[in-house]
Amino acid sequence: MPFYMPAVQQTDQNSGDIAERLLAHYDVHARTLPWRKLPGQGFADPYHVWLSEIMLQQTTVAAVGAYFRTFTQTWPNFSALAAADDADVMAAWAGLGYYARARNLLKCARVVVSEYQGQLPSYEADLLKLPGIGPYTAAAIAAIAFGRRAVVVDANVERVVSRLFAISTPLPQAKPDIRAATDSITPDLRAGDFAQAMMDLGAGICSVRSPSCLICPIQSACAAFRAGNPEIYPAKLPKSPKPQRVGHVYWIERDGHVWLLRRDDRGLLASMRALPDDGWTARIDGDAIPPAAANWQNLSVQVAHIFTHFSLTVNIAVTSWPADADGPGEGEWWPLKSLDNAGLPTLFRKVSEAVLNAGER
DNA sequence: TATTCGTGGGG
DNA sequence: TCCCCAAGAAT
Repeated sequence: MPFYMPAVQQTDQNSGDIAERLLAHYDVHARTLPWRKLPGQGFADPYHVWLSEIMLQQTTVAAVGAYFRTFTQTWPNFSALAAADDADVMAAWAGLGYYARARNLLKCARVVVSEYQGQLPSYEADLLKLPGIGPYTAAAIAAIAFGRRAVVVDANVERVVSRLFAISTPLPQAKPDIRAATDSITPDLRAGDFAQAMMDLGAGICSVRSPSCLICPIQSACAAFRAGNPEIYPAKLPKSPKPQRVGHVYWIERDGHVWLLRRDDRGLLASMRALPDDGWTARIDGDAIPPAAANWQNLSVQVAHIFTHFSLTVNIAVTSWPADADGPGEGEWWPLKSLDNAGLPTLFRKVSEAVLNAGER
């Protein structure tokens, strides 16, 4: 028997012990985060909790930090954000991904101002009705910002709980069981701290690849640790292969400006400023038809970009546009000197860097 | 219920 | 290099 195994196996840990041990660990080891109040310091600003929860959806803490600071400095509360220009908010979100979140962020702020006097509702059921707030986020806000008991289940909790109870059903089928198990260990008091403690545990100790069970505060309650196979949880169904697409992006330059347009408000990179393209999507390649008749020059460099559900290789075609002539269709001439402020999604930022570094235009 | 939404870091 | 994944929601 390994030296770290207790001489007497603890059995039949009750659910209260798990929360108690986890909260005690959290009181000492809670991560310091810009949107978080440390245990004992009261509840964080609901605006901060909401904003961070939206930004953190499928996004790492490291990636969110700078965006959270920019947003709170530029728009410090719901009223300020609700009054913002859409274009400014979309540009500020550029690079963070999942851009529907930014549009729903604005929608939600405006509803909070118009329907709730600028104060976020505190009940999970009311939060759930707001744009961009789903089951996880509603529970997280109710618990973290308002101290209500709510069952908070994110990917960290799914991993921790599936290991604790050795739930071997693959996701997403296991979600109901995991939620019920999480409910069974969620305390009536400090549900917000409990949720954040679970997420800290999942982000640090109970990690995906090699969990650090030796320092885990709830090791003795963990069925997967007892069985010696925590890394097999949570089970997941195999993923479908990622298609490889090709397409074009077009660079139209006129007197120190480049032609930008606003993408459609639904679908990929919705509502974002962008360079013209030839119609590529996750499902189809581009048709290689330029947005206007011109003397196009193909650059020798390509740009590769990986989205969640497909990989894309783009060819780049450039042309110079006659001085003082209108641009093709609907769009705007954007000064090259301030292209960093255009709020281009990463793909188009990569393309523009490739063009400006190529020197072939 | 299954798909469609970005991006960057880690192993 | 490639595959994994992340404080999920909308449709």
